[in-house]
Amino acid sequence: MSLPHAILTALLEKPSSGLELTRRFDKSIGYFWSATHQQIYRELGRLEADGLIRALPTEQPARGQKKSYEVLPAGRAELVRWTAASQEPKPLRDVLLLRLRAAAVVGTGGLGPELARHLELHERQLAEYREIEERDFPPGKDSSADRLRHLVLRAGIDLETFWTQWLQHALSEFARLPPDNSPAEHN
Amino acid sequence: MSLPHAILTALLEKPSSGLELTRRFDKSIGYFWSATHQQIYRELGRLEADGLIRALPTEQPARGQKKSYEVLPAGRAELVRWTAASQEPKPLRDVLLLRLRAAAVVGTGGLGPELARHLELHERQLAEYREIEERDFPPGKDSSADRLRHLVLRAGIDLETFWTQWLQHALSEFARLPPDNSPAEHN
DNA sequence: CACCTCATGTAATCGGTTACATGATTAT
DNA sequence: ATAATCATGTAACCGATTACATGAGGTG
Repeated sequence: MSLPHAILTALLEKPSSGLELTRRFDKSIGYFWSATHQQIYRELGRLEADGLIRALPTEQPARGQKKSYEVLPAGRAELVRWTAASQEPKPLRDVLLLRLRAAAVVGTGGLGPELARHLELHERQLAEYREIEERDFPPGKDSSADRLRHLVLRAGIDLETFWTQWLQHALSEFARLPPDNSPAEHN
Repeated sequence: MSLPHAILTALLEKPSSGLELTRRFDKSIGYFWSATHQQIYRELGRLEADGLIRALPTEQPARGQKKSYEVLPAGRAELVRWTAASQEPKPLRDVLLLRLRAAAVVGTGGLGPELARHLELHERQLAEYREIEERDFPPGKDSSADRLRHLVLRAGIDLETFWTQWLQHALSEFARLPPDNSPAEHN
């Protein structure tokens, strides 16, 4: 139950239509909570039905017409409640680690190039985050809201840094492994 | 489509019944790919129907009786194929970061204690991983399979290290913030 | 016998993904 | 007029989660 709260946050930052929200979920909030336009429209309908948001009266009711939403007091209250509530962290779930574990049993097949490819993707993402940091958080700018947003970006940067370093380590280990097709004995 | 492959990997390491698999998914593989017993039984049924695994003939067909499975050649082949295939990394999805972003808009409410609680959880997980590393990967032991498994554990350790450090940083930032209920202006 | 645990399942629900549909606006 | 794009949706499916069901074996 996080998507509605992601949308409430986005709408509080700036009232938007469904497509505008979709665009914003391709960056910014989307960096740690992605959503497609189908999800967003469905959720906007629910939030409106629940009285947490309302369509801005812009006298264009028809299909194919832009429709913007704003957050109602009940929506803000729900977001405040949710933000402070106690929630368990979800256990890690990562396909690449699973594949490495499989490789320990059936051999490393063509996994090396995959690791290299992922390394490149993470390096690119890291570079993008660093650009955003330079652009949006120059030293000195520090309202409370800015500090919190910077903290979130910092997590993204540190996470991508972890992945690039770990993948480099993994690749160097791969280089030391026997040519392969050696599933290797397991205990 | 990763759970079936997680199960194939686990069954190759050691043929097991549904409940035994469930137990093993509470640790080991479960550290980066968790699954409940309902998921596991359903998936075992599918894998058997697809001819990737088979029940070990142990002359106990009835309900309430243990039923063990082993991987068939077709199952191993599928796992090899999947391990080497090209797969896009899933974008990050983290509720805590989302909540921090929300806090930048509606104020930090009771989020501080939540951060402290999460810090403790991650510290505990990190300690557990370190114990496993000491126990299962003493210096010197290094077959190919062991090296790969160690690599996976290393990722877990480094990830938990990242979280503990980031959370500490976040808490120190929180301490410098105004007492709160200051949603703070947003651009 | 009553009760608990072991072991294997079924059913309902929900969030996310993919594919498709449709009206309105703009460009050629 | 046609096509492309903008904008808002509907429908089907799928994996994960939660709650419940049922049989077998053992303990008091």
